[in-house]
Amino acid sequence: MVPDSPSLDGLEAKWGRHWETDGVYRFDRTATRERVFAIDTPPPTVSGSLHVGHVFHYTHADTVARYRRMRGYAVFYPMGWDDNGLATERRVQNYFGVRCDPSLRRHPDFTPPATSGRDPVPVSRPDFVGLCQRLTAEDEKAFEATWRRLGLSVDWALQYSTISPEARRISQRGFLHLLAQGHAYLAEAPTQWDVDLQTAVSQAEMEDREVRGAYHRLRFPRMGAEGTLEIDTTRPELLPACVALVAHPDDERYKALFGSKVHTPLFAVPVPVVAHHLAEPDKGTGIAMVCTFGDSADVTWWRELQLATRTIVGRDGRLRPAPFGEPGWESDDPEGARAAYGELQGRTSAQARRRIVELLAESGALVGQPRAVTHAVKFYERGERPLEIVSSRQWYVRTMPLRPRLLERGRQLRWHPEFMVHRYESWVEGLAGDWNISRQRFFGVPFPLWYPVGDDGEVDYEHPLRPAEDRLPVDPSDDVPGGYAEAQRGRPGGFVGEPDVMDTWATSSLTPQIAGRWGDDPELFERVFPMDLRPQSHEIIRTWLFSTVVRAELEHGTLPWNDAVFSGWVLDPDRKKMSKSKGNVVTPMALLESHGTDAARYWAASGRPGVDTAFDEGQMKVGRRLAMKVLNVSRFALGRLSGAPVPAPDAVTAPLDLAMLGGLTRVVEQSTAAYEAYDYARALERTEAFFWSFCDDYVELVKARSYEDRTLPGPASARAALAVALSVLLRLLAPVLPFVTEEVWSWWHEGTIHLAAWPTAEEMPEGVVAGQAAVLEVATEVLGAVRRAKTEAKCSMRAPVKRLTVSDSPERLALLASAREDLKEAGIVIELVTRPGERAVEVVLGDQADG
RNA sequence: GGGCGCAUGGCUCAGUUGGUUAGAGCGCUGCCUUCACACGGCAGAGGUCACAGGUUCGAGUCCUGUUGCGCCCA
Repeated sequence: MVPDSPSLDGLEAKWGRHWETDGVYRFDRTATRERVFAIDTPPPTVSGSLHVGHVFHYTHADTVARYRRMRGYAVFYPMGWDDNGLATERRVQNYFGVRCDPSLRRHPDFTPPATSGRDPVPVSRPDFVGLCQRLTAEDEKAFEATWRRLGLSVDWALQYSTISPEARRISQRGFLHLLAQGHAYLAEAPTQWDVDLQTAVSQAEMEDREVRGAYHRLRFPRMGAEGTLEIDTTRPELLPACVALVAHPDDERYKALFGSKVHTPLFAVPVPVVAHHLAEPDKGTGIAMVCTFGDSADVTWWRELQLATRTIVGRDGRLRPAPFGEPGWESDDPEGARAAYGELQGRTSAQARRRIVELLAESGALVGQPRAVTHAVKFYERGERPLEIVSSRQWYVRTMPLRPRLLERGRQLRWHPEFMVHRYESWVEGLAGDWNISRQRFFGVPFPLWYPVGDDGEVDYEHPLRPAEDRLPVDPSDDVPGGYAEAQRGRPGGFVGEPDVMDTWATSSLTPQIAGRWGDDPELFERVFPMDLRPQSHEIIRTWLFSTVVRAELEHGTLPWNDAVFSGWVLDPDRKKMSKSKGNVVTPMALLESHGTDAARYWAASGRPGVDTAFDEGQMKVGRRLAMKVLNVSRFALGRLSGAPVPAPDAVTAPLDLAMLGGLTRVVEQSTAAYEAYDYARALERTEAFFWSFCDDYVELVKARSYEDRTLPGPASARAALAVALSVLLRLLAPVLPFVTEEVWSWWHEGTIHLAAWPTAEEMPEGVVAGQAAVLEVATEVLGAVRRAKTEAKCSMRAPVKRLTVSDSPERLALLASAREDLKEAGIVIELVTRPGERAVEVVLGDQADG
């Protein structure tokens, strides 16, 4: 049973196969809700690259899953793939040489272009989505292979992908419910827009970037009065879109001017001077130009002060035609305005800025020279040019009125570590508007809607046509609303399909519902929802965690889970977040192969929840050493147990053995408490510390006795204690080191360790008291002194000790007396003398013959 | 600007109700081939716990402030 030279090599493949064949991690869907532990696994973006951070994060959740399973829970541990979104679109475009054109119809027998030529081939959305699915299926295989190698104890029968028909159906069902209950609405409104990717972007997807710009001071002539007003702007090209000047209501410099009008330079458009508390008196000249739209402050002013709308930036980021002199574009010099605008129209924002600065300088409206500044500008997190604000028709989810409720839910959720709740709260409190869930993209879940087209050809957006729920999922660019025929698409009296897809978070926010097959499998869903645990990394609190809480609240009126545990980042040795662009990424598979999975998991599991951790191959070497030690000490202990029946636990009677188990019992208690608090790292640390001392001290102390005549009580006690300790230690280590513990378990047990019961104090032999380990501690101290003496004398540890003299308190000497023979054997001590007194150990080396 | 976190030997980190002499691993140095383990074992050196105050019989731990680093939000 016990191999002669145990090895870690090949354990991953061997046990991975066994676990799959035996269905060790299969979810028991007959379990009642109290017995279920459900995990809302993060679905990785399959088009992104696998990196070391994945190993780190997913190991954390897996240790918790394994602990819960050993506690007797039916663990619902699914794996999902997030394949929606831009990353996939880009890969598909490049890989197949295509681009999506939603106006095209599905090709009856579509095949992708044989070669990816220079000019992308336009394809319909259904065909494009087909290609996305084909490519992501490949990506999913790579992820699954890595996860299996990592030993994740997921139930692979519970796989889902966010673009699968099932996920699309649930996502669309969720949207139809939002619509029916009034939580979703359609609005034409200023929208953050990426001009390159041609899509709207939500607040959660935006980030600030510091960019170089310049303040330009512009002079506005007053109307009906002498003098000018001067404003500073970083975006002079928006001057044609200026609709007002705004200053703080208490600003003495401008108080008298509120209600008056000025002319915009170059365009001579009359605009009012208005007051608003968001104007910052100490910024620039204290008075600002309001344009439609330069930034989110402009949107606020425009909305709250009910200003005019003069939009000049098109969706392509270029200045579009502006009919100065016509209604809405009144000018007191229409010809001059048109001439000036003619210089700008068709240019990008950056080009137009350069040109208008020249025009302003020539006209004398530019005061002084532009002053360089560095300022924060909003970008789409995946984008390359600053976001523009354009007016467009988008679907929104009403989150603003929900904020107090969301804050309350945040307080109900248990956060690990607790301080992560602040990220959530500052996000909810800082929400600037409702959640825009429309994306003008192609690969995603389509809105399940069509709109009627009137006999006059006008689309009626007020009365969307919805499919019956049993038709879901639908693609409105391919499917036809009830009561209509395909021939009526786009015709007067017919219909049009909603062309947009949903934000990826609109689907990812439903991972508990998708994994639990909400609406499709009620018996399953009621067993797993609300779930127990959401493991994730902290940078997506504002997106994934937030949106999941929103959806669970709106659909079910509950939190989606009870606990959320956060992983930190993996930092490179320079304390920077590891990233592909920095070229410091190690691929997970290479890592797992070079160090072994258990070793890599050991490193991951020593990273505490929420704490960033340095990528440290040294720690993996330590993990490998630990795994080797597990093999070897098990080989020793099981060697002592072979050849005769293993004594029952109650054979443990020797004080030293009871003390060792007393220390172990404390470790069991601490480790259990740590796992209950999702602190896998603390559990590991406690277990590991005990394990090394068990190997180095206890095993050395009982080694000789364990060899003696098995019929005597002393040797039987040692062997029984070794059996109990090994069994408990293996089970304590199993969540972190699933492969080596399973290998050793198989040497002497039927069945898998991963379904064995988690160790408890109750299973300890009679006479064991948690934490009562003084006998072992005293014996270990004296043994240490003996070893020190031998090391200082540069002797082998096998060198005999002629006489060992121990002075100590009577109490400690009494403890030592009960381990006297073990100590003499372990230290090769010929004569052991004890006497009361100050604590001291004297070691005289040399055998009797020398003396 | 608001908030959160971190600061302990060369490195990575423990230190959970304040309590003997601040721990571990890596690295470094030395010793030992020992019959579970050289993919090893044993031992040693190395820290005024970022700084300044305060509370206390007692502070790495609690409070206030300062500095530095990181992150979140605006």
